[in-house]
Amino acid sequence: MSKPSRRSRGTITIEDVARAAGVSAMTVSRVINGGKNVRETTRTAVLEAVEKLNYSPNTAARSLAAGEATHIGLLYANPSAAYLSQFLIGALEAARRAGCHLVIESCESEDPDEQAEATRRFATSDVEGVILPPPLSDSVPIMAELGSIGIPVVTVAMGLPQEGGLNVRIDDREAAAEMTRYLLSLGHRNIGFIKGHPNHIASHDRTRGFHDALEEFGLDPGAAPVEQGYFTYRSGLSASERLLSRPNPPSAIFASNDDMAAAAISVAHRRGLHVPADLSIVGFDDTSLATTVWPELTTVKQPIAAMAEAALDLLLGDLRSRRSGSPHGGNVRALEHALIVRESSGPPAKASKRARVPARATKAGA
Amino acid sequence: MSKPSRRSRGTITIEDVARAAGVSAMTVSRVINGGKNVRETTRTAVLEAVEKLNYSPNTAARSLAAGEATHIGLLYANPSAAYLSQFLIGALEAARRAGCHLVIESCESEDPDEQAEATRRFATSDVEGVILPPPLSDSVPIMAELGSIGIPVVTVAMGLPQEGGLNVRIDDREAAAEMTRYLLSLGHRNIGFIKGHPNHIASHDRTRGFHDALEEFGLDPGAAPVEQGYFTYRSGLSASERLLSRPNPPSAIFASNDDMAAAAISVAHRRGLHVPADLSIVGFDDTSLATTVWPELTTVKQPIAAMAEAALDLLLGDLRSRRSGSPHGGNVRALEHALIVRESSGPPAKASKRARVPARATKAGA
DNA sequence: AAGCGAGCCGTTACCGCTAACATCGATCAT
DNA sequence: ATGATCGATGTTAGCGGTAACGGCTCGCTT
Repeated sequence: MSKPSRRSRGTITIEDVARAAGVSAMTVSRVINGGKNVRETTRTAVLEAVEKLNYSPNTAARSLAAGEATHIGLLYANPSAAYLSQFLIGALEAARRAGCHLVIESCESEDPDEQAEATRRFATSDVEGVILPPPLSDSVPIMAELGSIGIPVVTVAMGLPQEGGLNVRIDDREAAAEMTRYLLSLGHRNIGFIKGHPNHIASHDRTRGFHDALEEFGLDPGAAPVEQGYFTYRSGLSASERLLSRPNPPSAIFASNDDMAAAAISVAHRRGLHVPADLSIVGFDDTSLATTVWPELTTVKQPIAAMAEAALDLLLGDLRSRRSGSPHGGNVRALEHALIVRESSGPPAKASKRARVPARATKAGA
Repeated sequence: MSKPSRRSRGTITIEDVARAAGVSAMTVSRVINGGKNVRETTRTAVLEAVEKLNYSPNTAARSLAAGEATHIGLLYANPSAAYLSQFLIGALEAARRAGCHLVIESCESEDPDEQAEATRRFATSDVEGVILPPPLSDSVPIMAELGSIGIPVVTVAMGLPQEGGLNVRIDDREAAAEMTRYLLSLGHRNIGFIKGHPNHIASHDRTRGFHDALEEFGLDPGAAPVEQGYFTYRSGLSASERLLSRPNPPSAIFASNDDMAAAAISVAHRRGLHVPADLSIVGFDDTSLATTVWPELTTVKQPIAAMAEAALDLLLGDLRSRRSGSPHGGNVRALEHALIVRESSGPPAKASKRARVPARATKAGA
């Protein structure tokens, strides 16, 4: 009488929920999704049934029926491994929730042609949107190629989002300023700064944030010891080497990312300097490298996984609105960063007595 | 007349292929999957049509219809980030091909109760199988919990696979022996070894491989300088500190993983030793840390992504055979490793003239 | 009081694919 | 020879959802 159901998986379906709530499957579907045009009492009844049965919709069935995006591309290029794994975890979680698959491609080359080539690989597989984490989010050739193929993109932690483009980011400038203020409040007045790769706009934002804080404390940004780095460990090695070889070496080093900060620690140790007693070193990103090295790094934490989730959600939302022909709304999302104080930073050697005193105007502390 | 098809996605379906090949959809399905009972000529015809139309099956529809596993758990615990990202990339690729979703959970704690708790989280979500990369693949409580819930598991790089268990691995012992032979052939006779975490069987395998090679060269493994490490950077720091403080310090250090090898490089630099001129240092795993540090590490490369893919395939195959009630066949797969020679290793200082001479019997080289 | 649009909910028809069963000709044991 | 068997294929019926549309019930206009 009921249904002998050819092959009955033990799973509970929307039908079960509908029965339990005394409504039709369609109503359950409505409640679970948009939820328009459903009476409040009905909604709660359905929700209760969902709760009681511990129902979770079958994503395969859902995307099949709705014809939703099923494949989202993710093109990466050698960010730090720690960044990538965090990012993947976040993206994966969001993808699972949405019931879509991630198609991963890597593109290590800086050559525009190869980047375009890697991009085109997405076109042949049936990817419907692409996520671009740094550093590729700043790649002009890739964006151009994607644009000409007509695949929507969401960039992450990118410098200058183009008009109408989807973007997820943190406020690099403010974060760098906060870190600098922290160092200043510890008593440091001669802070060395290692810049990031000049091709990434985030590098400039961080540098500007550094300058901002210096100015707030009445210091001259132009006089601060600054060296160029390229986000790599090796570039951090030589940059800190140069910083510490200066006639008046800084009492703290602020590296634009953790890799370079870790390199700075290595150089300090090689020179017999104790961290943080003789030299404070701070980074940016809070990758796992930050807690791998000793002493552990004071750094700025980006909510990497959350950014990946936000990126995917943004992209999926855009795809949906395109499908239904409605105008795409807000498309830039900025998430919160956080200052993580660990062991690699402390008051400067000579100033250890008066630590913690903000001392707001010690001009020319150098 | 034909079919105005309510909502026609532009995608090509199995039906299109069937039409093009002049067969039914079912036959196409058979060709694409198992492919049993299909005439050779038919098969090629279908394959050609697939090729011509550039058809790729809709995974959502597939897993919906076949009632296949859709959610596979992946429980990880703080391996190096580089390992994790590689592993995720491999697992993701395999998951996409299979049309299933990865459910990621982390479990940083070593506490058995918390591990069991993390495991149980899979039970509530509808995960049908779990992948356990190291170091959790050696966790007894997790395996026990999974066993009692009745979820199939595949362990990766685990020490002692239990009978009937699914396992993917490399030959740690042979790999360690190869690395040691390489060092010996370079002329090193006093090689320091940093062991891995004693809870991981792989640690013992690597140690044994080290011993194997020593014996092959007529050296006494018992006399070799060996220190205990725990796979962490910090443990590598103190282990190499101890190694180099010995009255007769080794001319080469073989660390059981890259993190500890990187730590050894740091210690060497701190002591003013040049790598590899004064001291050769080699690692194991070829994580991205290996190429991050300077000089870049000579190490053993595990095909991490491939191992993840193999693990997922193995698990899916097992799940499928369980469903059809057939006996599960072979269940351990060993993949190939490779010795990667980079800049951190070279002939010993005093022996630089006679480098490259295998010198097979220099007993008591210490 | 009849008209009427809006809100709420159910029905129908699929999405793309595959398990199970049906079909049909060819090979096979007796 | 001849039904039994087997291999190669087609047919049917869903898997679990959702889009589209249709119907019913109100409340409010005129």
